[in-house]
Amino acid sequence: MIRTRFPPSPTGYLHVGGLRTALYNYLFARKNGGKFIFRVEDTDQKRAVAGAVENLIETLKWASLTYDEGPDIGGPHAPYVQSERTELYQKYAQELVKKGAAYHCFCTAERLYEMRKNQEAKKMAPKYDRHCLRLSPAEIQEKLNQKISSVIRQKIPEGGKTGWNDLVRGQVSFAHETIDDQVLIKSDNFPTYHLANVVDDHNMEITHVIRGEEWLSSTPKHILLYEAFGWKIPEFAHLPLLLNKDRSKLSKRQGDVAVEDYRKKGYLPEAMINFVALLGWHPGGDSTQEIFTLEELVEKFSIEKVHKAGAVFDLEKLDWMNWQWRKRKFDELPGETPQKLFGLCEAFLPDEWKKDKEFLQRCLATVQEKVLQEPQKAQEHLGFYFKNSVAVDPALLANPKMKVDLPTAKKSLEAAMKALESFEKFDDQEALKAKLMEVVAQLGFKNGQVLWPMRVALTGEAFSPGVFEVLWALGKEMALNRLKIALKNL
RNA sequence: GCCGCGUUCGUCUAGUGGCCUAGGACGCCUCCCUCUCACGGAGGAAAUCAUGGGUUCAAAUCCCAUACGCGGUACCA
Repeated sequence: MIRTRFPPSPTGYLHVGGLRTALYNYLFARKNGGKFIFRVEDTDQKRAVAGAVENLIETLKWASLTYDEGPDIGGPHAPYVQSERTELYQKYAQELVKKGAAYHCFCTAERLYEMRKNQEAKKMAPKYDRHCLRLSPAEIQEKLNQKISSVIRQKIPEGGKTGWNDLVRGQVSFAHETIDDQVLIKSDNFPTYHLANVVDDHNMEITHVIRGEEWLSSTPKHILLYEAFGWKIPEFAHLPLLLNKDRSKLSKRQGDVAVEDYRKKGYLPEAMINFVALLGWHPGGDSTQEIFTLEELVEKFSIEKVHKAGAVFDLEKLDWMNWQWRKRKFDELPGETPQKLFGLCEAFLPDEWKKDKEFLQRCLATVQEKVLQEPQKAQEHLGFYFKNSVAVDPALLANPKMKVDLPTAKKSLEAAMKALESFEKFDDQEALKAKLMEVVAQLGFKNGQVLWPMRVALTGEAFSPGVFEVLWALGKEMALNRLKIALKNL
């Protein structure tokens, strides 16, 4: 039975890189009929943030990355929060000390600082000098009895090397002399990541450790720990990093990194998942498919197809993908288009606009594409419909590109008004269009010479829906009123 | 510094020795649609496959060096 896990530390929000790591673990487990476990690694009390666990759970839920075991739903290996498992780590650390695979260290922060400074000065790799390894059992006991602050360090074997066959990188190995004697238990008695992670992965029967590349160089430490305990070593897969535009590790300084940020900006979970899935993975072959549902990803995912090189997080492609998903989800939504549009934008519109729902829905229909792209900006796109009076800027009305000057505008508006007055209601866009085209022909103008002034008079803006649509949405009374006001001010 | 990992259009990528005069997507540009913007449609520019050596009849694909980039180098994860 394949078992994967996603173990973030609750130091804030879910990072987009974390989302991808979680996704790949999820996909790998689902694809192979295994289990996906969510665990909280809160062994660094200094960095713990209140509410972060809840936020992580909420975000995972939003993304539809459901897990089989976790802190909120329990499971056979509960608890799934490391701060509630501290006795376990103590027990295993003692076992390592007994086996000679770890040792007590009483060095002060000052001494370690001095030591590193010297090593750096000599251009050596900073590494613990094993000062405390020379202590006799009696000396150690003596210091322990005196309650001198201490830690437990992993004892890396003297010679040789440790390697493994990484599922994405192939054969990787590190010489033991380059590996530091890692602290396993801190002086506050909490374990470090290295110990807690290995202990939990073993106890939770994790078979595949799929994590970011930043863990590559600590992997030999972990393997050495598994070996010291005599435990089965899981498979490892180290994912390429997500990068900023300048190709450094994706960071907050250069844009949003929290999934939460994207969610707030209106990105759909399907788009985020789809986008992040393709950053470092591709189904391969001659497939040119770009849009994938979670189910399709599960079906197509394979760890061998994960890339080795980092990928730049490109917002422009995300935007495109979000647009694709918006259209798709909108089409799949049941119901009539006007109702659907209303549902999509409801939350972003002021209540007073909703009083005349029929009018609102007409207006929405004229800005469908824009509002579909950015529902959060619906108010902005509809603004001109809800103004009591439209201010017509002469500078806007006169448009050399459209071959419109003020006299032309005046002539056009007058003729258009007259023609439109013959309608009882503005309920037929085609009829409106036919009539106005007649006006264009009579005046001997270009379409734009009539329609541009009308746009400006009706909306007060340079960019708007088509004139016939606006006439239809506003209705006869309001539309003619706006034209009248514009004419009066000419 | 040391250790490790990586390197195909600006970006995400296809590619596992001949099908590659290197394919797709995003973005960009042009045109079409058109009363504006957007949507939509059609084209286009864009990679001497990091560089230099090999191996081979044949290399983006295999090997070696170099360069560059990134990660790690904590009582953080």
